[in-house]
Amino acid sequence: MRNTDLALLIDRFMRRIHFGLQSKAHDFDKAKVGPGGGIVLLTLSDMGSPGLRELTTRVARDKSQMTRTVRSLETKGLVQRFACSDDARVTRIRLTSDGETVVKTLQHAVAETIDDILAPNSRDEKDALKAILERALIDTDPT
Amino acid sequence: MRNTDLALLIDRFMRRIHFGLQSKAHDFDKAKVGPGGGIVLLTLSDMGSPGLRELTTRVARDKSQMTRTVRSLETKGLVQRFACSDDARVTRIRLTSDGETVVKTLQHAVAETIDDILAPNSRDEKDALKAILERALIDTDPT
DNA sequence: ATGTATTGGTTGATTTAGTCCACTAAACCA
DNA sequence: TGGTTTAGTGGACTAAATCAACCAATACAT
Repeated sequence: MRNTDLALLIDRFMRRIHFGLQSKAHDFDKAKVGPGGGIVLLTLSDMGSPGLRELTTRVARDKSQMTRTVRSLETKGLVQRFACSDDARVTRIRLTSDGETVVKTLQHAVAETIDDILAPNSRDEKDALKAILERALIDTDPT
Repeated sequence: MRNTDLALLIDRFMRRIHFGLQSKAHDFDKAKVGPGGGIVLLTLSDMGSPGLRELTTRVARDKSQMTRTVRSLETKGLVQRFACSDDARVTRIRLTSDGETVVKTLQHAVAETIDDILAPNSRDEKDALKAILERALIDTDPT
């Protein structure tokens, strides 16, 4: 047991990422997407052009929240909505080319931040960390 | 590189914990401490009776936020403030006995939730995960 | 095929948490 | 003794999260 500590560690890790990024936000977050928008952009870059529901469950947020976040990214011109040909209910979402460039700067900043945090760890540990989390979260699409 | 993914994984992990706990919140969170209060209680149980500033930097929140969270826990009778004998500026904080019992139920719920999430992982991986995070965060007391 | 249930998405209202700033009081430091 | 940190509090504001109601398109089921 004592897995409780793990929750606190994860929380602290998350906060470290948050602070690290925020401290350099002026340099890279010119579009002012913030943490919420950033997560969505990065996720979009992984997923291609998912429907809003897919995106929602992937980032594990509420769908109403996602509607608003996507709309805000849309008005910033970083993201586009378009109809799904198969199913008229779903609105699919994709990065614009502006969005792509923002994603690149985001990725750079995030990678840098995480490198800082994981500086005390060995290369193997970093790989292991990613592998472990991936295994834990891999089939996270319940419902 | 590609450490970017790690940030998304950590975020998803955090959300999984959050949802897992929330789904059973009715069973264990009778004091209605919520996520914010829970983190503080668990951290207090690790730290003993720190000053508010120590607690604040440990959980990586804003100090004003911490003032409010602690006060809310205090009015619920889960936590006590008391003066520091060495330094009249600091208010130290400790769990009450009611707080201790709440912590026990919290710990149980958290451990259970994390066990669920890490079900696909081996025992070794779970240990490794904790060790890696601990190494990364061990000397996180800048400022 | 037609009514019913389900699903994808939007909107509104409310609550919680995060952030920033100003401010008091005690301590430290010449 | 006076100036400067440091610990904590309070206020105002913003960003997220949460929850419920709702519409439109689809799936389903006889």
